[in-house]
Amino acid sequence: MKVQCLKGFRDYLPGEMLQKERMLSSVREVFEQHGYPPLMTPALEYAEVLTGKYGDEGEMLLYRFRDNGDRDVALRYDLTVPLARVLAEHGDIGMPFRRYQIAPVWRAEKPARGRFREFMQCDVDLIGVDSAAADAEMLVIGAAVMQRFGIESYRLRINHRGILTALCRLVGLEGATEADFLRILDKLDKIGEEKFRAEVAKIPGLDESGLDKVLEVVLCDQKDPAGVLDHIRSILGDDDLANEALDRMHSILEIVDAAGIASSCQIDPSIARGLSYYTGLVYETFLDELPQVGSVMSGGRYDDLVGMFSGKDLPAIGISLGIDRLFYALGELELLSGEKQPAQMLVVLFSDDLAPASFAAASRFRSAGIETLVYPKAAKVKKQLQFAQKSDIPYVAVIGVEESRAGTVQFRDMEAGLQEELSIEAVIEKVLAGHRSP
RNA sequence: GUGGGUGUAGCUCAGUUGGUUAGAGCGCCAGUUUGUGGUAUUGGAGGUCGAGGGUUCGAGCCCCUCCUCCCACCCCA
Repeated sequence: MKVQCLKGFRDYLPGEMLQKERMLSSVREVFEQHGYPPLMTPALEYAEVLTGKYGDEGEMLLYRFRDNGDRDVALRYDLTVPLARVLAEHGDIGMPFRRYQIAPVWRAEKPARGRFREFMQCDVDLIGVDSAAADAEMLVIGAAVMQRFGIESYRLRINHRGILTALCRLVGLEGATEADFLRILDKLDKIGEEKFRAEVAKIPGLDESGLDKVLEVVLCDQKDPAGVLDHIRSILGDDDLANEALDRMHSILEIVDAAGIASSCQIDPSIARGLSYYTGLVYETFLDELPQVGSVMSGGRYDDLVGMFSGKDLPAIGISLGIDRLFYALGELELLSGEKQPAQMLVVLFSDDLAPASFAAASRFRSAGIETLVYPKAAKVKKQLQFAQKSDIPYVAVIGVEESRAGTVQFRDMEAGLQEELSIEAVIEKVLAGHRSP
């Protein structure tokens, strides 16, 4: 037997997982602050629920098999299609519907750096409303997450599908080839103008005479968002779709400005997003200090997707956090807690006879809100202190024969190297006063 | 999916044109006379050298196949 984790899958060891869970708790808090409750759905869906939703390529990447009852099933590929299923299956769900979901999804892709076959997705969506307020709310939530993490310099780059479609019309493209053009456009700042022109020229039916105008829109170096909108309107003003998009973005800008996050937002007509199902606003988030990490938070409006099972018209907008990228970035920026383990206090187990005394003390520490570990067997005090030191446990309580008799503990502050004999109440008071506020 | 690399102890790596029982540092465990951590010191455990096959008197080293991980492209989260 080969003892090995499956290719493309991985274990998250406790040291890493503790910090990741801390991060996710912050995310959940922000979502709930904005009034979004969690949703949980099964890992497995009937295969027919998922097939045909992700294009030919997505089809190949589904983990699909027969279950023990010979049902044709598949592991979920994302969280959006299951959401659509939930909305269709539970007819009494009121609109607007909001939820967040943080859960693993599975794709049978070839693994690469930072890319696994099982990975976490973290989505917030607002269903049933098509308004500038709903659009802006997603940006507000995204900004709140960044703020909660302590990330100050980032760019929320926003665009609108209507502008992209208008750009495609400028070069005579419509329909299928639109996606090819936009994919190359999305890479513009990576590949440069020259390569962009070369790549784009390969698309059949491209009208190159419109390219200059496209680049004029996309390479706008205006800083002020309103200025960018005016600039775009001066070029695309004849296109109804573009005008509609510009009006919507104008309204959104007013709201994000009032919400105090306008300085992090930036209109960027080159943001295209990979997936084709977006119908309105789209956005991606980049960290100024770590541009190589790529987009850490992205999403957009997708009005035609969620209603597919119910046949109802269900406009939707969402934002998705790149949990793994964010986790990496927070590590690089030294914004993670850095804890190796959760205990604040180690109670030494002096001897088997004194185990009850140690457990009694530990219970009292825990009731007071101090995360407490009892050493699991009688061992030399030296060894137990070594353990505390290695594990980064800041406080140690020793209860020996004399302390047990007197109802006290030897309280040791590992970092300061100081020790004193105190009552349990006094220890609790000291620890609570001394360490991190929640 | 395509191309290129890689694989020796838990980790980072040595290992001489193929030649006896495969090494180091760090880490781990246990001591240094029994109620107190980081330093020091002594000792110890731990490797069918990624797996399988081949060449050879002899393979960690050469050849083949597979697997793993890494890098680029593709695609994306």
